[in-house]
Amino acid sequence: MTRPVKPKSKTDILDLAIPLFAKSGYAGVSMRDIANVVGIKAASLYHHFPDKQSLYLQAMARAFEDKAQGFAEALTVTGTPKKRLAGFVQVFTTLMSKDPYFRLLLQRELLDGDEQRLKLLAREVFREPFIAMEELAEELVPGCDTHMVAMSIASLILYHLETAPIRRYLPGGKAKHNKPDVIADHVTRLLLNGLKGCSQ
Amino acid sequence: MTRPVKPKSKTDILDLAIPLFAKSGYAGVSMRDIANVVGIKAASLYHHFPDKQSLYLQAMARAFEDKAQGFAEALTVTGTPKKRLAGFVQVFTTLMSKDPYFRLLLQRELLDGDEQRLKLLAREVFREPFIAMEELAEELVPGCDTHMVAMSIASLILYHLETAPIRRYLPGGKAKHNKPDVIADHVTRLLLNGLKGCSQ
DNA sequence: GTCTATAGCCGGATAGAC
DNA sequence: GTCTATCCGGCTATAGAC
Repeated sequence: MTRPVKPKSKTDILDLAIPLFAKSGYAGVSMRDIANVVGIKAASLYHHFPDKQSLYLQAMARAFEDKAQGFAEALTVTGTPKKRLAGFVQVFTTLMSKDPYFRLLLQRELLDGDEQRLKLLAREVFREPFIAMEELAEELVPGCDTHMVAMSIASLILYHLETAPIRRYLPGGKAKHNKPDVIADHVTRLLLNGLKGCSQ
Repeated sequence: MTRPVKPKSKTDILDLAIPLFAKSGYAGVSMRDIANVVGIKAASLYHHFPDKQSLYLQAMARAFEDKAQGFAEALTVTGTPKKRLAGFVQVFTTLMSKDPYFRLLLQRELLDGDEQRLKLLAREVFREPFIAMEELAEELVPGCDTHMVAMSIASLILYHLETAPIRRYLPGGKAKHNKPDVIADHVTRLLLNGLKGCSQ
């Protein structure tokens, strides 16, 4: 027979805390809230973590780890620079679309993250794919400001996802506009040909 | 002689609360925090507002009112469609850049806003400029998905501002990249000619 | 319109039994 | 590793004096 109560590991707790922090933010989640979803008492959390901030930081680290590897897949596309851009946008959009908790935490960290956390996020998660985008930018447009181009690519993808909750209240907003394929296609056309690439 | 203590009006309180909510969010600001910056005791706030949520909602309403009018200025530019796009991007970028509290509140509402608040934001603040962008899109690219194009214009401007705190930790990120003129110029070129419009 | 005082709850965190 | 019990401070909100 299995034991009636299964002891929780640190990572179990973190995995259950991540959705809470994503939905309500650091100040909006209490230790009791976390304990509730884990199925233990709040005091037991202090066996695993010295305090709430430490739990939060480790939850962030876990939510962001492996992301860099996920992004690396988006860079394996080969072919002409244009094909590679299209492939990258497609894979990156799908990836971000499928992991709403990661996206929400990213949004929250941009608002509330201190220097240390933003540095970690930039260097451990986004550095590699960002450099790949910059290299692609340099190939497509020699001499361009690669940083601005890479950021613009990310902007188009991520803001279309970020604004999903308000889209239906804006003129012309339909449910289909939140689909990763629709977004990726639109973004790719816009990047490659400007607005005139967006004709139907 | 002036009175030693100047009674505070509702709008005085709201104007002082707005920066707090922008910086720390609803859950991150207490009635005592607000009372502190106003220079009164927390209990006195309940003379002006029935509860914290009501204060917050009125602060949002005030932070967002007049914004639609501000945006209307961005639409007064005349000339060819391309000139008008360039003008709109320039004015909109400068406007959003100069009002960081509004931008932060917008970011927070996209994360935490309920249906009612998002509806208000969409209809009272962004509807007009959004429609203007859509009309411009239709002129520039007849038959395009005007909603997606308008959202992409906003994406490029707003995400460059939203990512300002992390930019310096990303490859190639410089302080100049956060300047409204640099962003507006980059975004305009990208929109009009795609990536190849971004050559230096 | 603001104050003091306080109710009542919920927050993070600790001590010590099992 | 989890529990019960508890401390204590901060929170929203109310009552009533000035």
